[in-house]
Amino acid sequence: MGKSYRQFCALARALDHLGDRWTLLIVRELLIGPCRYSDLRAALPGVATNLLADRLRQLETDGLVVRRELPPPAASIVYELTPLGAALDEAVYALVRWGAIWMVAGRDGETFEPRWLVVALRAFAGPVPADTRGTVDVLVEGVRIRVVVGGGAVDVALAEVPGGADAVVAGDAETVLSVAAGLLSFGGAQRQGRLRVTGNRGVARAVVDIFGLGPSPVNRVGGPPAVGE
Amino acid sequence: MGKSYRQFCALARALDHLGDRWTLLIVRELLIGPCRYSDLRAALPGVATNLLADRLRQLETDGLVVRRELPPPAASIVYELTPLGAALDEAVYALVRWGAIWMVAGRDGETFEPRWLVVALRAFAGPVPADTRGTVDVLVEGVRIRVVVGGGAVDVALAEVPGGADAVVAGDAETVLSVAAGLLSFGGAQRQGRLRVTGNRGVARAVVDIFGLGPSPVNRVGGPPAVGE
DNA sequence: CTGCATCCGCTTCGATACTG
DNA sequence: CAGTATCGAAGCGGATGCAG
Repeated sequence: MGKSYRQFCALARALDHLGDRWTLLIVRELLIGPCRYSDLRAALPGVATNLLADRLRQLETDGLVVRRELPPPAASIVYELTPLGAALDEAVYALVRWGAIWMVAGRDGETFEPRWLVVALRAFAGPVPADTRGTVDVLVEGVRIRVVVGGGAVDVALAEVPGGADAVVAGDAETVLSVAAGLLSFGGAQRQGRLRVTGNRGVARAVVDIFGLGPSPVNRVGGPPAVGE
Repeated sequence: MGKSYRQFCALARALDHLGDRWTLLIVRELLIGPCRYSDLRAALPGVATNLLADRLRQLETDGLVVRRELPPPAASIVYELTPLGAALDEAVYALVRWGAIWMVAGRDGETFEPRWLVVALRAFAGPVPADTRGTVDVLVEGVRIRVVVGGGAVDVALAEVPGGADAVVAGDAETVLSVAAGLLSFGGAQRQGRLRVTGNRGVARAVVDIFGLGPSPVNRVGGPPAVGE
């Protein structure tokens, strides 16, 4: 695998475990939820299968990931994060907030999985007022992401089944991302017809207001340099 | 350079710019302060000089770094971060907090630069009480790091000249790191003779208390997996 | 079908040497 | 001081094979 930087530095040590190609993207997938080998292959187009196997082995010996065999009827293997691996959440979210600067370029020819918005929404969630409560489903390309707010915390995850949400917000990925990052207002997105809201609009507004608040790099720095600059 | 992941995902986009070997370590050096080419080579043992040149070129065209020629007497070139590059601070600090878990292993055969503690101290700085004020110099292996606290903010930087600090804390890198990360108490470190404090001890205590507070991964998860586990 | 291992052409990395 | 040039070794991406 990748060579160690051999530096007594926490950043270098972190990169000794995460710096290899594909590793952090595997962690991203597992932050969304446990995955089978083939789930990972599908979500990571372009990864060589031996490389994926290598990375998973490395992550396992490093203690970031565990292999778990599902009970008999399924008879499959899932990979999931250990507490050590899950502790990467804040680092991933910080990278997502910075990387969002580069999302203005559009997605010509790139692959996209709506599930990735789970990570993006978590990344842009700000402090939660103690009295805000509610469940909002975000619907993008048929994938349902459930945002549950309550007790001063927010939980974002894939929703297995519809129903039970106070409101549903539907739109395309760019719009959802822009609103989450605070680059586009919730009201403005609705007025432009880019978001459709059904159910309890008060709850929807309150939950959406949790996002796009903090001084994330997207708001501080603006866009990437123009071409030719 | 590294191939793009071709994913419409902020993490993948970030890694498209930062994922190449050495890139984030170059950013780390520049977060400490502007560097000349030879400074970078010295701080990054093992980097091939053509690779360093490649990375700097890439960082420049990506808008994270600018080349600046120093005025005549010096007649040299320094690299420094643009606002876009400097916006990586939070991502780097988050990675440092996670990577600190792996710092228990000791530094056998690894290189170490005391200046790196500038980044570590920033990474572990917690919220600053509005009424805390003071300047503390941290002395490690002859390198002086100045921690200035006031107005609810903390600034950590290399100190060019001695003097002007309310207190001076001297010790080795492991001890300073442990105290900053909240794994070792300030008082305990002094009692064990691992830290020596001179000057105003009240200010020293107040400033040190800013560190090691937040629920960083080191405190939540503990150490890395034992060997053979 | 899932979960890998093997082989191969190509790119990238690391080390050294050399130049304005 | 600030890079460029070169070359062997390692890593990557893609295709294929194969056992459970």
